[in-house]
Amino acid sequence: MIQGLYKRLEAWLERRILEVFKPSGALDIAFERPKEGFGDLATPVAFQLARLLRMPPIEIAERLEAQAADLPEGFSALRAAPPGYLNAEFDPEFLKNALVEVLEHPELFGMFDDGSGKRAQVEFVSANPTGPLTVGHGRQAVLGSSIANLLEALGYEVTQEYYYNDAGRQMRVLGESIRARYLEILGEPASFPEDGYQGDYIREIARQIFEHFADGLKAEATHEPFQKYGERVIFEDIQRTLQRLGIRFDVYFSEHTLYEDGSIERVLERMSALGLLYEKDGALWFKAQEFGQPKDRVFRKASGEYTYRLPDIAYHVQKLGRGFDLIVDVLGADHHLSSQDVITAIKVLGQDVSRIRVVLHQFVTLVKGGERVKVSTRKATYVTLDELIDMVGKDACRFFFLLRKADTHLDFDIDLARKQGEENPVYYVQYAHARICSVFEVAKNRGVAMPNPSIEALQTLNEAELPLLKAVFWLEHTLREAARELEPHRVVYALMDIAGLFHSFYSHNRILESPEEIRNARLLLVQGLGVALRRGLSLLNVTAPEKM
RNA sequence: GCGCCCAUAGCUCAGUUGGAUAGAGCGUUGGACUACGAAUCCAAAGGUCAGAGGUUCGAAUCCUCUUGGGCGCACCA
Repeated sequence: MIQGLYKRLEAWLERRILEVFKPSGALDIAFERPKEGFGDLATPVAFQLARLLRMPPIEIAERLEAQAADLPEGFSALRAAPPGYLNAEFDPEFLKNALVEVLEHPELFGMFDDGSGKRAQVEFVSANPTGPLTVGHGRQAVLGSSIANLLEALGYEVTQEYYYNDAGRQMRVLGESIRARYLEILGEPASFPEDGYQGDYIREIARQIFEHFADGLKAEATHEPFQKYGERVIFEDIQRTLQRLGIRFDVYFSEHTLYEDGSIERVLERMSALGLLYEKDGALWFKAQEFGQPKDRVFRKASGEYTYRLPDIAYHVQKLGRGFDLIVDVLGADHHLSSQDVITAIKVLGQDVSRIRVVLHQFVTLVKGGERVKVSTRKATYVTLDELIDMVGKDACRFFFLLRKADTHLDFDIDLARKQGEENPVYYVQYAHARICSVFEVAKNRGVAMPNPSIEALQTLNEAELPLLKAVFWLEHTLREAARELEPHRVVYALMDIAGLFHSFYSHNRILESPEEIRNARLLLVQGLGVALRRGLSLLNVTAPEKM
């Protein structure tokens, strides 16, 4: 709705600018949300023209303002402001009409058509089943699933996918670790692998195996049955944890299948045919340096095993082959370099890498009692994602992970997330929604009839309420921007903004205890806010409670 | 040593792709419930946007350097 408005003004400006100034060179008209008192929408286009035309920006802006007699529908004013802004105001009648549309079709709020008819794939988490998910995985899980939701809102048909390695060295180490613990239980001599997994969950799995099979696997010389058992148990645990965050994958893609269907061999052959590989020290290397990468990379070890990079490349080739218009890789910052290797390789293979977008996220630090909790590695000391959810709950967990843009380190304050109070931003937003529901509850109990949405019923909306109405459409605009930029944190900030506006309005204005006309208009407005809040929260997969 | 990410209020962070007087939340201080939910609201204080140069009408934003942090730089994933 509102983005239609933006486009309309953009087209109008472009036409006027061409008529009046006849500039040479492309126009790129940007819009921003101006400061208080400068209207609803601002464009700095006159600044850009100033360079081209060698005229003071304010003069350009004023000459465009002079054209404002026939503004497109939806706008009521266009003004030049020093040092050269053009500020536009929305036509209140138009906004009221837009609200009526939202109330008549709430299911269409925040739905766009940028991606309609297109297919997107979002790959995230992709943790190997060697242990419980960490809070780092949690950030990625929440980020990835929110991005998937946003892309769906853009109209894409989205596949959420989890890629896991069930073939490599790490899984072997897992099996060996479990086997060693199992033999320990039996009192047999066992050598625990040097780089084995030391968490208590390994002992727990060994104990389960002992309960099922007693000493039946004592003579088992290989790690394989232990690996299989462990993989299954750990994977179930991972899925259970993800489910607690409301995440369900459409596809779990096993690396193993890339070996089975020959994808890996094919990639190897093609790269070899293109002369991109060479042998050294018994290993097979990719000439990554020739393509701007810092180092050449081993694809096949001297042992004959492939390194993870080769299957990764095969996987991406496979994904591109599935015909997705957009492929999003959500990765931790530690995968940055290997991701670049993969992209480099598939580009060299002649694939269209413009369809791939990589979202890197920085790490998470847990903070408790004002102190940082170590989140590290294989030792038994870290806090698992499951334990974090135990402590703060699903909603706070998701909301806090989205509170920062992916690029910045995230300090997750456990104490703050647990607080059921004013300091906690999750409750701030949820409370706004619960309050709105509460108004309708009270209205119902008092026998106040809900008015039908109509432009007449909204006539009394004025300076007190119009900012709220604009915020509804600003949220919608933000949803689209967040989706296009793959930045869910923008939604969080827009939600906090709209919740703040509502709380302030609520404590300064009566809704039910107003004259009927004002009451009805406010009820409809607040209903619209409810639609907006629900939509925003649901895209983040955070619940919008009716009572708290 | 090299590459990537980052440095904004006491703390944690936004900042709409280079624009108006740099904004929130928390914390601090002081106010507001005889009310549709005080899990809220109102107000105040708080800044050399790490530092130094550069690019231009204009820089938190782009370029270079310096300082300080995170992550990488495996024949692990």
